[in-house]
Amino acid sequence: MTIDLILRDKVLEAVENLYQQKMPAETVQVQITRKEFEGDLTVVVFPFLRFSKKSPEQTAEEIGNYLLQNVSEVNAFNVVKGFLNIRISSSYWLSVLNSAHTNPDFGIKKHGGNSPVVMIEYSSPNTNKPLHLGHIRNNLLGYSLCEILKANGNRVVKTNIVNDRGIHICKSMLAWQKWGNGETPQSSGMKGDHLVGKYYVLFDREYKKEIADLIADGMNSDEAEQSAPLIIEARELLRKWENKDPETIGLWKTMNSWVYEGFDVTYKKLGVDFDKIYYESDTYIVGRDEVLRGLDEGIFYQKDDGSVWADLTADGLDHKILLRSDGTSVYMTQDIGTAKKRFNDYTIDKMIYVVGNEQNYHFQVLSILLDKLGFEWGKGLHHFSYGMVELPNGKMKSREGTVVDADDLIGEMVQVARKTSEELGKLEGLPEHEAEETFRTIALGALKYFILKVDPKKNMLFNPEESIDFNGNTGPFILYTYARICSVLRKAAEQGIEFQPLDMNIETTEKEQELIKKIAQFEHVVEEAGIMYSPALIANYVYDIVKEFNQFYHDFSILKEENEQVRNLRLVLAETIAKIIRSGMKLLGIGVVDRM
RNA sequence: GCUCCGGUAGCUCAGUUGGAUAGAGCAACGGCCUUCUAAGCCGUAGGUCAUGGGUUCGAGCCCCGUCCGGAGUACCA
Repeated sequence: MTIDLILRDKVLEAVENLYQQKMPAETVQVQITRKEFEGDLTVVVFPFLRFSKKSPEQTAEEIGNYLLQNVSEVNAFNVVKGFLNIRISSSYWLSVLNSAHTNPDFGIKKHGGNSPVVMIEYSSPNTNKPLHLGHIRNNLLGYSLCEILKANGNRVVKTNIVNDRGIHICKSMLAWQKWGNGETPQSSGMKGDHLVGKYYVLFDREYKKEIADLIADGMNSDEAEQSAPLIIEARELLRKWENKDPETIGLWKTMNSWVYEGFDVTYKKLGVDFDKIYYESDTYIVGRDEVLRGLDEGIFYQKDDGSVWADLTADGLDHKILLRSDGTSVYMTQDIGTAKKRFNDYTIDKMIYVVGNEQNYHFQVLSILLDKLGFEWGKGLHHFSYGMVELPNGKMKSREGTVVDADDLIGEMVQVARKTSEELGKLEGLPEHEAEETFRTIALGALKYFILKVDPKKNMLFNPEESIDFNGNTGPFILYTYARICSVLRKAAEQGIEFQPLDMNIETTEKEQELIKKIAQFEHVVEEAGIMYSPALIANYVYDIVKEFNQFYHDFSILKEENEQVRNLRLVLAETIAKIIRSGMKLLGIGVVDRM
């Protein structure tokens, strides 16, 4: 039991004994004392006044005395207005440090055979274009969320649903047929997903020209969009696909395989992976059958034109289409099918969808529809909704080419990492492939931290003009601190300094206790991140503790400390911080380097 | 129109279930490399927490109104 919980219980006990009143446990707030006040932990006594019927100062004084007498870890206390500041014995802090240092899995809960199974869907790309910065945010959040949930004792199934069918892919296919001259990734030297994306953009450009021509001939814009020859041809191609026309299916498979090869490269660079991949071309039929069953059972209704709808007005929403009048599936149909397949394939306790907040409404509807169809897990699904990445001039649009390409961005980051490192000249003498690996880790660390430190639910801005920073509150700063700790530990080993068991009676300075208090928070932060679904919590915590350590590192020498016990304490501190950085970064999907 | 989300320093972002004098980084300015890695450290400056009310011992956080920005509201995905 940690000290804040002990204090909470003892405060409850104190109020009971002193004022003969029982308070609910949540009335007690134990928080870390602000730096400018004397003490380690603070109890806010305002909420107790209605029980004590005394002034804040007097109440705090009485409870403080009770704690001093009844809790061995409490050394002293002082009262400022309604705040009871408590000084905890330094031997308690040392014991915290000691257990953090000796426990190899500090802060990480192990999962076992009966741990809950959480399935997390993330990434979910379309196969008509390469990944961009928006997808990067999705992938990084999804991957990190998996790591965080694992660290909280869950079994995690990482899944991906590939949107491999639909009009969008037909657009790329059509453009390639018309203007591709048989171009392939091999013949062009282009990465497969980029090649297919090129034709998607080309389609859009030609399509827009046709629309403009039609409008010039006097057609209104809606009509022009519907009747441009290219879109009619694309629809025809989709019909051919649905009818399993061999040539169309063949081209579809070929172009998709190019895209998958491309995605694999990008996923690998990002360091994300999946346990199970679903394809909409497999699941949309399952969904259609479910919708038809719902129609049979009177859950949905059919219009005269044959389209199938759900009436959600009773749930405060509107009517939602589930099957088009020609019987083909829409997005929602596919998601119903995918969900059903997943719950058939796995025993799932919780399903999480990592999807942008533009689809909040979609998931609200999906949840209700699954529930109506009789799936008990429908209501419990969780939409991990994250904000968009915006550019200075607004949203990214693939069709118009105003995107920050994932591969380009990663490449640029590696360039900057290499250039910076070479200027500083710190990796001289390291074999080239090892240096390259280090540059890559630093670059990805910068990118990942940049994305993950932001509250997931908020929109964030990326300015391509100013490349992602490597100084300050950044991934490289954290990695740099880690590398320096590693360096100290290496030198300690070279000098034959060995770790000894912590002397529990040693005096600790304020600064050392500050660090230990922060170390003690790690478990709590991991737990909180799991509850709030927030990698940002981890990121900001790690930054905070690293900054604190850096100041410490600057003010106190470790290896040159003469007193052996003190030196040992500081080495233990350094090693424990290194462990937290390693664990924290792992939860964010960021690798560490031992020199940079 | 309706629904949902956001607005904190010049810029990008933190800010624990409401707690003490709202914090970082970047950019600016001034210091610190003969000392465990200067991708670092210290200092200066920078705020009407969009805005007006309300709730209470206490509001950046909760409630209502207003303004600004974004998203959704498709037989697109």
